[in-house]
Amino acid sequence: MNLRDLKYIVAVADSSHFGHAAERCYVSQPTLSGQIKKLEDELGITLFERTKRSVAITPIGETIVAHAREILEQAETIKQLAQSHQDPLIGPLRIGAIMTLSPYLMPLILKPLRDRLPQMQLVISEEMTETLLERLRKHEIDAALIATPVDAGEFSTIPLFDEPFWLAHPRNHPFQEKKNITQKDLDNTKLLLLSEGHCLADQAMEVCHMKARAEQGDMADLHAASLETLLQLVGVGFGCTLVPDLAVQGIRMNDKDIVTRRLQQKDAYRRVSLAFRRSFPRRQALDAFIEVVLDNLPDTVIRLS
Amino acid sequence: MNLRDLKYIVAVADSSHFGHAAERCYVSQPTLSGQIKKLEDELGITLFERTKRSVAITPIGETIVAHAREILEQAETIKQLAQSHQDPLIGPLRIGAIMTLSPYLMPLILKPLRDRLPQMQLVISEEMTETLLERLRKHEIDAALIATPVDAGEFSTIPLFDEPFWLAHPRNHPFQEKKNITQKDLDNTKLLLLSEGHCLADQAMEVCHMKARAEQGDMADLHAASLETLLQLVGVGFGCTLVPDLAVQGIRMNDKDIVTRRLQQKDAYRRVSLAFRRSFPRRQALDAFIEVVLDNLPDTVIRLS
DNA sequence: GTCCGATATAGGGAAAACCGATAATTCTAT
DNA sequence: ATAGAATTATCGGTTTTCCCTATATCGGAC
Repeated sequence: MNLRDLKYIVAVADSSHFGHAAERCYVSQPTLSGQIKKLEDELGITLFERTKRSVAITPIGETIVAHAREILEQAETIKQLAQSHQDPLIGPLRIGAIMTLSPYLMPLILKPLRDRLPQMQLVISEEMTETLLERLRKHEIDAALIATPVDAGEFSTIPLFDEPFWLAHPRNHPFQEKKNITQKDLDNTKLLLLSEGHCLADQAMEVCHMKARAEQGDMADLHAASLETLLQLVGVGFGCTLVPDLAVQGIRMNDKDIVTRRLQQKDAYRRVSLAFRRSFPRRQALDAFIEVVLDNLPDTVIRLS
Repeated sequence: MNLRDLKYIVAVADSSHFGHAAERCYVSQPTLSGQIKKLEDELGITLFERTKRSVAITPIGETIVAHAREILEQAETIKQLAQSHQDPLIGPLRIGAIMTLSPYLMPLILKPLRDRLPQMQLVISEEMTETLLERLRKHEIDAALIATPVDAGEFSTIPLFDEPFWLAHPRNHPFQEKKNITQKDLDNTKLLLLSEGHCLADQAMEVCHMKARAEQGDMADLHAASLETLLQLVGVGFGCTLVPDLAVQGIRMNDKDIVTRRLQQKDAYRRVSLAFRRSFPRRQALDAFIEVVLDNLPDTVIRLS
């Protein structure tokens, strides 16, 4: 038996296909077939039931593959331990961020990060909160920048900053005449929202004391898939919306048709936090990342640590 | 990294001596030294601090060796699992049987099976032929006891025995007066049948040269869902039906209102076979099962192997 | 029947792991 | 001080394992 063999059987168990499994392991199909056959002979049992057409795992194979997965995870842990012992900052740090934050935050920190922590290799992905947490769970990313509170009890979360909301409305909107936008104004306004699953929609509804989405009637089909789309809609006069601070920094100067106004309410903000697996071994890398983020935020947000 | 390497570092950690560790691993000392050095290079860290006089494990080495021990333990578990599974008779054998056979066959074989093959764990399910074949295809069962011929070309089938049909009629039925029931009598009789999908219905129709079910008209709503129900109907005088031999063994003595009579025709039987995936790896378990079945059938059926 | 998709087999070549011999270092005994 | 013992590292050659390409084989679809 051999760690490589275990990798092979896990790959086959995952894909139910020798060819694809071989590809995933970067070896030829005969090699993988041979090694698995050898392992089966060595163990004296059949792990996979193959026909020329399909592959199915046997009950005992299922059990053994489960153990193999654990072994491989442990082996991975050893490598990570070793790596983080050399220099915890080295090696790719895979950060996911919600889509209403990532495009506006990343430009602020990427360059400082490269200057301050050249040895750190950042891998960025953009997803919705639920997807991020799922990928965190599957070890596909190491940390996630999300808006809290969310139900992420299985993870550690560090609050980073509070990001105020701004109101964005078309230049010809009735709000144009108002000097101050009050809570009451907001409560009586229907906002353009992002589509289902985007936490920004929930946050906006909360700030505006809006009823649940289902009751919104004819606005429903205007749910946009991205903040950029949403702002396009505002720009052409479809309505107004709430925009988080970092995103505002980008548009305020660029778009003549959109007016952005700071909200007065105390609670009109969202809290951005970093979530990660409690067992994640490279805390130092995260801490260094956090420090760079905090050092490069504009003063319009409220730093929390 | 490699399971062997992990064995090596655990051995060194245990003995603090490369020579002794090598001995314990049945390799030469240079080999072990070399492999450990290679692993250290690969991980980029020092696991052992060696002087020419002594060996001491580093803190990170201690941590990693702890993980290595766990990995080796898991690997050992895999081997043990495989070992204890070597006996192909061990482990659940999932057999499906048609509903007109299972309740009458299983009581005959379960006790002998437990006596002769105590290590085998039988999981029984009852379904109609089509469902059984489907489950076989999906690896949900390992073998199916069905009446052949059926279109089961993708599976192997072993004929087990021919099970004669008996005629069951109410005590007050015209047949009561007849000494012999001829083919002609049968051809002119409308039988009570099982509902759609039960192979027994098809077999009975074949024996009696009956027309296709759709043409039977008013009998249609008397299609029963189980053989027991069917016999209840016979018992209260609704008509007569064909009953396979093993089922007859149960009712003949018990029910005063039902008369069962052996049919004279040569071809009045159904062939019971065992079907299984060609690739099923535990043929020995199946063979042992078949042997017990054949050894415990009554002499009223005709064994085929 | 022929083609297509999938796994198994065969043969040869490259990489690794292994061994024995020996060097190098350090401690100990004289 | 020096020889000897103990221990790990290094070197060259051999064996084993692993891998790849090409091909066979099998089952299903058309």
